[in-house]
Amino acid sequence: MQDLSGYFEGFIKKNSIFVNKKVLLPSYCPEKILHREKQIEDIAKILAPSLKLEKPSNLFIYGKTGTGKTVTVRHVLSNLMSVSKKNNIPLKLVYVNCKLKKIADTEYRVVAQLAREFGKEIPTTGLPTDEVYNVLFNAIEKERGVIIIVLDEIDQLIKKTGDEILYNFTRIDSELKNTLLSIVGISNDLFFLNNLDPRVKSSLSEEEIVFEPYNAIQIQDILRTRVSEVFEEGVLAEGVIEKCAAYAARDHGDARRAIELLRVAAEIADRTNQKNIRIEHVDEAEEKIERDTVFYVIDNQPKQYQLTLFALFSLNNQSTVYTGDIYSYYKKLCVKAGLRPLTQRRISDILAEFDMLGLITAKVVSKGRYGRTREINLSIPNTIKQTIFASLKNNLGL
DNA sequence: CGAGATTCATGTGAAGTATACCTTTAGGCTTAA
DNA sequence: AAGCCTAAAGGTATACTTCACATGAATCTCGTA
Repeated sequence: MQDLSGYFEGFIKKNSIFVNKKVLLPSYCPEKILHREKQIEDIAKILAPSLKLEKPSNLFIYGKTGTGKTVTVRHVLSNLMSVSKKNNIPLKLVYVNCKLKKIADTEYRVVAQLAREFGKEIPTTGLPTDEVYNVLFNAIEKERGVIIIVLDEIDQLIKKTGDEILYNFTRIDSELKNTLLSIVGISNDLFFLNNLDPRVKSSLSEEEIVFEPYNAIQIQDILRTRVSEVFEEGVLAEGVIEKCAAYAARDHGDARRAIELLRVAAEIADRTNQKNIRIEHVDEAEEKIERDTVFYVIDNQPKQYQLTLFALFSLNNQSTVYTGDIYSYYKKLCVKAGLRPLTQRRISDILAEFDMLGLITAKVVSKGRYGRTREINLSIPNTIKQTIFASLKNNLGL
């Protein structure tokens, strides 16, 4: 056993470049949200009636990732909440993220999760979905006040499981007697509402708010306000903020990404005992983030999914790959790994899921005489691919 | 030569199966009157 | 007789399989110019 006390002692003495790191964490909810004044005001106006015990309109919010949808909604809601508390208004807020695998990614699970938010115990399986709806309905009805339910990333859920849930919510909404229910849906997909049952559409999206992407200047603003709380003066080198903003604005003005970049860059600098953050650190952070997110996504997949992915990785050297190639290689791997192979039908679905997750780009093409298949390309940079490949290999014991 | 038929490899939908879990209910056992 | 526990019966969600049919352009076929 090595003696680590020296290291730990040093760790205490070492002054980190962070003054208050949590300001850069994704969970942080800033006091003031920049460049979203209009949206804040709109949402506030729409939800304000709840304070007078009038039913607020249902609301739909669109915007790409990192345009501040979630933060803004949270911000407005927490203000709303504190006012309602102060004035003793029976108001309850419920937030569910519909993207979380195994938690809220099917109709049953979302409804169950909501019921749990009301303190009900709902088993993971076994109950009829209708029954869970009843439990939820009764729980809501018993609240006697105003309830606002926020469904984040709802487009993912609908795409996967159909729009029955929304339909059922409108039904619940109209049958409630003692409680006023308002639903706030948050979607990344701007055209999401178009392929929805018109009845659901009209009743659920009484109001709509769009979040435009931030531009580079706005992202810089956002970063600057946070930076002043996180670092001492002079820790940031010239151009770091600009670089973070530029990276983030590159695809679609993703502020979350910009903040994360800055944080990770700072962590890298901090860990190597450097006194300031320079542009190289941002580059390094960019790569690390990419790697970590992909890692995270892959790590959370079931074994069969990982194996499929591994087969895909192995074959990817030959430009584009087709479903058949993957399946036959996958089967070989199953033998090697001692797993019972899934059917091609299932693998086809799994590949479609990877497409949804953004790990691959798959296009169904007809190759005439040579049949019809998915043309699959990995959408992961090569540098990262190597590391993940190795870890998958290790993970699967190959 | 070109229109229409054919073909291939797999997409895709529907229905069925296995598994894990839930509630209900009937029966059996215990207990107390 | 009432109360409590248990185990079987009957039901559900989910992940997966089976079956069957759909796709759609490259290729083939064959009548026609």
